[in-house]
Amino acid sequence: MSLKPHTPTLHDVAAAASVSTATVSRCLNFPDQVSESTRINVIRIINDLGYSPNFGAKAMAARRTNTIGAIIPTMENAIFARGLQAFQEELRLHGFTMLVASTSYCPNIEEEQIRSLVARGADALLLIGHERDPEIYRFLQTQGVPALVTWAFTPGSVRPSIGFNNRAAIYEMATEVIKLGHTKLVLISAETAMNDRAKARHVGIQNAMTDAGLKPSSLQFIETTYNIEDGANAFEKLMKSDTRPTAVFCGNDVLAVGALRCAREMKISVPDDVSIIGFDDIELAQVAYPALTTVHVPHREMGRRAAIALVNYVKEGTPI
Amino acid sequence: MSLKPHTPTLHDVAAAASVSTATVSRCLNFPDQVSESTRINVIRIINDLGYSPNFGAKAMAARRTNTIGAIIPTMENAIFARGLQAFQEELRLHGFTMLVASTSYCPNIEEEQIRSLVARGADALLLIGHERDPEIYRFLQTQGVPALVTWAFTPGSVRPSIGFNNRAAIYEMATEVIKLGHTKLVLISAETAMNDRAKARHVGIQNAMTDAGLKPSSLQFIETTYNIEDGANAFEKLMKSDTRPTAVFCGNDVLAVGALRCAREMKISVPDDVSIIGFDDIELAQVAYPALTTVHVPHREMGRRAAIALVNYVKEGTPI
DNA sequence: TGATATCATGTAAGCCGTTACATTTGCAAA
DNA sequence: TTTGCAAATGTAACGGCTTACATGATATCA
Repeated sequence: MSLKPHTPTLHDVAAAASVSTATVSRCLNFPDQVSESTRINVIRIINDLGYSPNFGAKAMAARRTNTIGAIIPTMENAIFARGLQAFQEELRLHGFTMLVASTSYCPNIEEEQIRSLVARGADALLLIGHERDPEIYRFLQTQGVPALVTWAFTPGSVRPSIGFNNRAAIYEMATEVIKLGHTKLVLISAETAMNDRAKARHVGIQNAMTDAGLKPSSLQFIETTYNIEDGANAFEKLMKSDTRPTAVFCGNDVLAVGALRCAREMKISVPDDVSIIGFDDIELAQVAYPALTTVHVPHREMGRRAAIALVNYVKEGTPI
Repeated sequence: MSLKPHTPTLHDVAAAASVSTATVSRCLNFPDQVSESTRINVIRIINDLGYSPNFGAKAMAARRTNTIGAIIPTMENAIFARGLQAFQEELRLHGFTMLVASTSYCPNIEEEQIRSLVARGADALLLIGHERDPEIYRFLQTQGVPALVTWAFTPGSVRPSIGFNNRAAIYEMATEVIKLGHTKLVLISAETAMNDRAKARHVGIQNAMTDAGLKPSSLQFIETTYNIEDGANAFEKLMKSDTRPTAVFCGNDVLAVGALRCAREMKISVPDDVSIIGFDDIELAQVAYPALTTVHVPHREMGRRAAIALVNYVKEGTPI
């Protein structure tokens, strides 16, 4: 119930400038269809009055909002914050604005957020990962809202996606690690239930093991949530068990840094006693001590590319 | 130019349910004003048709968007990401959505973003820090868009703000440090030109020095941008000079971690040879080695509180 | 039973831009 | 001068929803 002072409308501007609303609208949207003198006059009045077009009316009349929604698990993980930052910067360059919602990794909240952003008129959506109820894709289809899947790239997927082959990246890393002679491997992972990226990383390591002649079933696997503490706890338990691994893969750098800290506390030498491998290459990894081995993921680039693809699609209909 | 399939409107629902559009609207917005039987029937049809209200129309008719804008320097700094995450979660609880824009610490971009979010119908705005062109506050006033200043709290300021007394916090820390016998102090800071938080921290240290009988002018002061590398570079230069300080305050943890890393590389012992003090208490600080002394800032709490204040204001007109 | 209050629903006037189409103006060519 | 065309401007319909107000239906009470 905010008592807004009367905000000037197109009408007010038109009246003050003694022209029609159409002319004012054209000054704003197609300046070269208007004679210079009127344009200058109208612009002056717009500034004097402090006019700013009404979003709702504009959205309704133009049937576009120039708004793109992004739905991510959480901004508190640097991988998303970083990608989103790049995404937003690129959108801005094209006159678009970003709506953000986060899900805390919960599929139900994600569904709610998708509906909410669509209802709010998002012209398109950025989503993380492929895996979600098919019903949702059908809903987006019905609503005519294009969605781009990012962070994950599964060759052969039907849906447009801009991402990163999690499986291949970790496969390579795991192959290296195995070459160094490690055989007792562990993966401390995020929950894989609705997380195709986490799943892909799991599979990637198993593939590397198979190809190197190790039994993939010998890969110890721990699922946990995504905090530093979780990484530390999981690591501690592993190191206290009697089947100490020699190489600990972590689903992301946050977990890895936790493991690293725990190793330091337990006076376990890294990498002499055990190797710890992260994933993402976020800032944390750069300042960790001892230095953390990690798999680099081009998050900024993904964000930027996703923005470009979506903008082109919304503006020109260019297929993603 | 997306070819949207025809999306059902309120009208379609009303027709299918053989009621008026008003009734359908009421089912959605004031369910208890409608008899149970009609409500159930209408809801069923809404689901069948996959109806979702048109945002523009709704915004225009209701003169509200239930959208709140947040304009921050960058999402890549955990202090903002963390606060925003909490902000957004709280907004969601109240049925609001967050629009985000970032400025890369540039006042011009900030102004542009403020205008953009206002034009997009943000019901209210979250801003970081007090300091900006008065013209902007006037613009917001004209547009009737309330703005809440956060991250900074200057006692006695006229503007509504939810924040944190940067000066007082660092004053306390500096006093402790001086008590330990340090006299050669340095501050590696962000640029203070348009950043009242950074300024407040500078002043806070100077105050502590004065009160402890040190000459505040003896505080060495370095301004830089906000990256790990910048912290490392500044620190290196300091340590190579012939007036080595014994205590290095850093404007935030990112700079501090950079300094810490540089110290490790230069084999300078922390805290034996030099003390390094951060600010913010972000994750980086927790995993740094050696452990980083830092000033805790309750970013999540600020985000949450800001959300509550803005929602109350927009909904009820409760002054912030 | 009639008067009155209460609840459910309908009617229709906005909200404020955009844009197709109509009209006017200015100017060059005939 | 007249004609014709392009450029500049105006007119008004339209988009989908909310909500004040009007109406109709039911229940309540004397």
